[in-house]
Amino acid sequence: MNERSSVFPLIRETGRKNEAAILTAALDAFGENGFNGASMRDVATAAGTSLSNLYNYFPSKSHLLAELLRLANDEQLARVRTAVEAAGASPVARMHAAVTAFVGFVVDHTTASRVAISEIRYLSGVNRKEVVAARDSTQGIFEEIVASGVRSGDFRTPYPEDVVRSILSMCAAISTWYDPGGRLSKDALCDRHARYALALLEAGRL
Amino acid sequence: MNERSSVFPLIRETGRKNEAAILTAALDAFGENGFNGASMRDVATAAGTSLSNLYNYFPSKSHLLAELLRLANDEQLARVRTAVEAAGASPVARMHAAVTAFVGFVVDHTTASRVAISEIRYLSGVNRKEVVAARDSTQGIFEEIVASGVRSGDFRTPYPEDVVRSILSMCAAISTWYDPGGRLSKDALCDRHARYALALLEAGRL
DNA sequence: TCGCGACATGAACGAACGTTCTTCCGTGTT
DNA sequence: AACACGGAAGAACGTTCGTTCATGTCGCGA
Repeated sequence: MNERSSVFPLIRETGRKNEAAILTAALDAFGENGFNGASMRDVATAAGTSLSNLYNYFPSKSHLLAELLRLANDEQLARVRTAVEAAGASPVARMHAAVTAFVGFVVDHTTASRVAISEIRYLSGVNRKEVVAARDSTQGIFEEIVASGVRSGDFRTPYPEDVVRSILSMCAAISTWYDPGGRLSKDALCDRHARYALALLEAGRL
Repeated sequence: MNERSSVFPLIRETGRKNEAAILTAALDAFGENGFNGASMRDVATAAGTSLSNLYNYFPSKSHLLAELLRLANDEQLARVRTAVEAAGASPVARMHAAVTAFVGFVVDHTTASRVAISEIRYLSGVNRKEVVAARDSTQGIFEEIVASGVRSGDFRTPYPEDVVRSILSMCAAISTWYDPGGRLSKDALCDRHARYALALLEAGRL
């Protein structure tokens, strides 16, 4: 089961004949060579269609990138939100669930996560705002958990307003080195980073 | 004092009339638009010279990027090495010094750090190997400190082989959001991240 | 004075780029 | 039977790209 056939697939069939194939091809191309390094001809070839036909689906290369990033950030946000809601009231448990969901998405969709980090700067205007908003919502969930954990005394970090950024940076960076065939399984990675997050929050006995 | 006039400048005059200006212009251009998004014409204009003259200094656009990344990684490695050597024998003090030096470089050379992270993939062959080697050396310093701290009992992390990657990811990511006019000063950032690193290592009472 | 090498430039080359245009096919509706 | 429309493709447009070439200037050692 590769990263494009997860239980929660990032790119679904839409009813339009080639849309999913184009998005998948674009994700691979942007992940391989970067937004400016990949050409629409590359995308068309990988999608098994013609160059001009891409424009029957997406009005421009930028819109193609925007749609990919929108899908990725929305799915990641949804996963974190669902996991936290199901985790009960304890800040420690909620943080554990949030990190596990976040890292789980990164592992399931390594390429999409990498593209979302490194190519977002090539978006402009409304497209960028939407993606940033989804990312901020995800970050907001973490910040709420931290705030409640600080209030309850579970987290003793002296920098509650800043530590979330470090947690998310650390977890997002997994996409730059993760190897599906490597030493660490998905579960091990999630557990490990949950522990890292709680250590950063100075949650006491782990 | 901006990031190009640090006490340890990244780009020094070399005796060749325009070399420093070209490197500085290239760093800005690659930082602004990415390697593939910036053109040699952009670099020439910003350096105040002609397009064809660039090729009297660097044989190709790739070599230009390679030289920039080489300068950045070498300087960062030198800073960390020097700081750790001066820090005495205590693993806690050595780690504090290493993180402070690492983060100090990121803050002093935000653009170079960002470019080094996100554009290294456009290097190939020998150029890439050199840069990766310098980066691995830096990481090796951190790993040695962790190993000795685990032996001495100062660090109680159960994952000593993995936690360094998280520390460096977290610190390198500063380059993606740091604002020189923002709330956090360079010193505050260094202290904060040194504490984060020790927390990740589960160093006990901070 | 000569020649050589470093520095500099405008023009040009061939390739690749994102996008558009025109045309066509197939299918379902009126 | 006529039409509309989503899907598809080839050719082409105008632009920009990295790089090369031919040429020229300047200063310095022989």
